[in-house]
Amino acid sequence: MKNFVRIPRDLGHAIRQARREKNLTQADLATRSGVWQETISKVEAGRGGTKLDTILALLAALDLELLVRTRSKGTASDFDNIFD
Amino acid sequence: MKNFVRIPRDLGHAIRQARREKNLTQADLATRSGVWQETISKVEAGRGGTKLDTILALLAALDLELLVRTRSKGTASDFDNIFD
DNA sequence: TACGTTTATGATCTTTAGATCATTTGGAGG
DNA sequence: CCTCCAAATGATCTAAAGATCATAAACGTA
Repeated sequence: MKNFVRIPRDLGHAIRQARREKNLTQADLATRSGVWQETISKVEAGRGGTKLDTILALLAALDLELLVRTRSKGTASDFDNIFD
Repeated sequence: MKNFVRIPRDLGHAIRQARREKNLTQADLATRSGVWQETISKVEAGRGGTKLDTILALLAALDLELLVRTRSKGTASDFDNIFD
């Protein structure tokens, strides 16, 4: 069962998906994470750059975490389209 | 075989480790990634915030990638101390 | 369609990361 | 100790992110 997303391809997508699954509005997530609704809108839309701190705050509030691993391990298809 | 690190705990550490394993100086990594040596120094030391773009550039140059996944899957011990 | 809620945009201001250069500290060998 | 290279610090400047407020566009639903 796939439970990963590649960054940055689907970062905004993953965040939006996770937020919706928890029935949170951007405003809700904003209060929980300390990140502003307007910023969340941008992040979810993949518009503009973002600070690591910001995405970490969002992911934490959504009970998601970030991992690094070596690119060579595993094939692309192992992790693709998780949050289609 | 463990091949993950948790972010942000070991991000700088992971980058430094990966860089050293490839026998690259910070200056080398700088040219390859387009990120300045001074910035790399900060990132590796975990000093100050960083833009996502910057860490992605570094990770790409080191053949590392970033993944998101739900925090609940798997136990901490599965991924701890990979880049001790 | 009209209302209420959610999301997107737009403007301004503040803060901070990153570029850039110069300097310094720290190690490893000679 | 003295070089040489690598890494860290420090100052200044520019660009970009995020805070903040206000408003507009979208979307669902009664």
